[in-house]
Amino acid sequence: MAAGRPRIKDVAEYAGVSQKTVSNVINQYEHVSDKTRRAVQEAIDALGYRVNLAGRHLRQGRTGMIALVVPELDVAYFSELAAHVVAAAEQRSHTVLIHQTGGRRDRETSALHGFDADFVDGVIISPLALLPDDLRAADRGLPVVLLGERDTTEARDHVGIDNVAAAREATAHLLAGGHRRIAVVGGRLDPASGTDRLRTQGYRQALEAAGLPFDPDLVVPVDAFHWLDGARAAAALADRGAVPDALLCLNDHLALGAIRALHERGFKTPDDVAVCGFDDIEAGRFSIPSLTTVAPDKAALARAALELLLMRVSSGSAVPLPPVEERCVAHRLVVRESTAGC
Amino acid sequence: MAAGRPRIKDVAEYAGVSQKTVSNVINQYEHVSDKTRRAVQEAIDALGYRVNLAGRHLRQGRTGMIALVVPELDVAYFSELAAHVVAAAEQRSHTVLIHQTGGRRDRETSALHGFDADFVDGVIISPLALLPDDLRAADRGLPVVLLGERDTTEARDHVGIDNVAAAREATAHLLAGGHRRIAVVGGRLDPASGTDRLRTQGYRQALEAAGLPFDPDLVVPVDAFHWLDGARAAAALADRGAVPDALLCLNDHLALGAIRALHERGFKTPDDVAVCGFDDIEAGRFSIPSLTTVAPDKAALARAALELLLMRVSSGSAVPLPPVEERCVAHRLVVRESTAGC
DNA sequence: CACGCGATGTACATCGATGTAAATAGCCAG
DNA sequence: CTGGCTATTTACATCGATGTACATCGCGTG
Repeated sequence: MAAGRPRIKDVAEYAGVSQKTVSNVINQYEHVSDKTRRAVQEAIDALGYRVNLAGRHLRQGRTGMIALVVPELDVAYFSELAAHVVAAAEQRSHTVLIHQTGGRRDRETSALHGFDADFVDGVIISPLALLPDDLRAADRGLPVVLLGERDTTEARDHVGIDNVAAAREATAHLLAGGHRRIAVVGGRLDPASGTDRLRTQGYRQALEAAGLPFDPDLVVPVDAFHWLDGARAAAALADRGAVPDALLCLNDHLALGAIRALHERGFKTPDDVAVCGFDDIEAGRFSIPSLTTVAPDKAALARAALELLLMRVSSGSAVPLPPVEERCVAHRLVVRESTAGC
Repeated sequence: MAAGRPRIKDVAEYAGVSQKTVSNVINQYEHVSDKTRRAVQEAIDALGYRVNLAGRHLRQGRTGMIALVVPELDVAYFSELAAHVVAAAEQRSHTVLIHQTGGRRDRETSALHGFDADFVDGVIISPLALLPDDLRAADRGLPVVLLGERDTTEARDHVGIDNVAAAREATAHLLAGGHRRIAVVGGRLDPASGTDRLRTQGYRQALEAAGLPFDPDLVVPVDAFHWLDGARAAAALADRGAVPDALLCLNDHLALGAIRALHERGFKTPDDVAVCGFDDIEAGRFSIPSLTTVAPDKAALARAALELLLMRVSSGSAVPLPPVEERCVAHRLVVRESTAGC
């Protein structure tokens, strides 16, 4: 009795009412007399009672927690995004469980089906390796919202930017600067769906619109989207001979790594090679040279994803289920030194 | 029956044993005959049973989750550290709840007492604003390990590097390069305990050892440890007139921001001003110039913190409690271009 | 052959909060 | 003063897993 946290039963005894009445007060049930409500509230304060989440969770099946599943937190774009999601969730009194998968498919699926799936009411995921089937299998009820990447084959709630348009604009900007041989670092030609492919498409569209030929040799794939990969890609291009006069890097890490590698080889940015990135991470605002980049509205992405998810969570297994939604948030091209004066 | 997830009861019926026996199999209780074990296992597989964590949590009071409380995920040091903690926790089959506090005291205390405290078995926290009393109040049983900052007035499990020595070495390196007027960006003279103060101490010790005077004007406080703050501090120094010939910045963001601001004012790093940072974030390896910095062994920090925490979690409220531990992990000075050729 | 002991297995209560159904109180019309 | 409402409150079952206490089984021993 003296030991341990007070339970609802203790509060009920202290206030001289039933457990259910205490529960009603806690849950803002409306038909409770003012007198009772006050008495219960006093008991709660006196005993320092707080609800036990395990009990509530067991009873109602909801936890008030959502999972955010991203490839890597050391990728600034994701940690910045995570910060926004956490902030948005807090406003709606939800707690965020952050997961990193390293882009590995098994980790991504296990976030949807595995251990943690039991603990959360829903999942916001930025999949890298997930296959359409993995999502379908997760259909057993866990609400899922895709953030960034979109699985083209199946209808799913999805939030992202218009990647094709964004890449087109960025490429157009480089073209407007007089650049003609523009490489796409991180680009992909193969038919897998994904951000990288959409951006590569936008790049091609821009070339086409300018009446320029598309050279597959200028599409440089990377293993991952880190500084090192950008540095390697740029090094490979430089060592290959004919260095492009501009790089469209599919994220800022690649761009900054590339600039560094070019610098080491004596190529100046933007004089010799202009460079444009994606994501607008903070590092690019202070790098030398500062980085031109496509800035997605990260706060809006986070808000939209959370809104969609909570909508689905609260609609439970209602019939009919709310229709699948596709939200496209704004982006803008931020021009800085790395493409300046072209 | 057909609907919903199978419960332990369903498995028991399917296998023709009692619920407890199923529970025993799940929990690897040793005195279960092979035959029974097999039968139960088959039932589990057949029904696709998975334990319900809410039930288990309610019954045993443990969740298998720990909280990692950091000021900001957009600070690369913390997101890199978080990545390590998550990885280490996964190995020990624990899940990490990441919290950012923005360095606000109310958020930090609420991580220790608030809503989430109910959900986790323990907390690893990098406090910025927490007061000794806040920790004492948290003594109601939630295991807490301090990471980085140390509350000097109270004994607590703590993991960190030797900040004084690290700053001393970094300063000595700058002195060895011939620099004499070295500013400390992010330094503090006031008596608050904390990493910044310890590092300022190390800086003074190095000056003293070199027989140089200490000039309080060279200690430049900052509001936060972001790029922008570093840029502002450097700008202030530059505009003030007598620019120092070296900066010891107390983290890499400050350092990179400072380099940028100096660059904008025409000062070259390292030729005009050498710059050294702390943390060894990835951005500093690829910046131009690349950044000399003090590299803490982040993986070791994460492992040690987790180990201490889980030790305390599993010892529960055993008497006697395990003694408070202080773990100091290795760091090393990584010399790069920003202090090169001095 | 009864006894005792360890190995197995079972029934039931329990963790804490809340949904359900039903009891009670309060109030008005007739 | 009673039937008929509604507003309030209550007792009890329930969510799913596991600890407790006890029953049973098998087998070696005296």
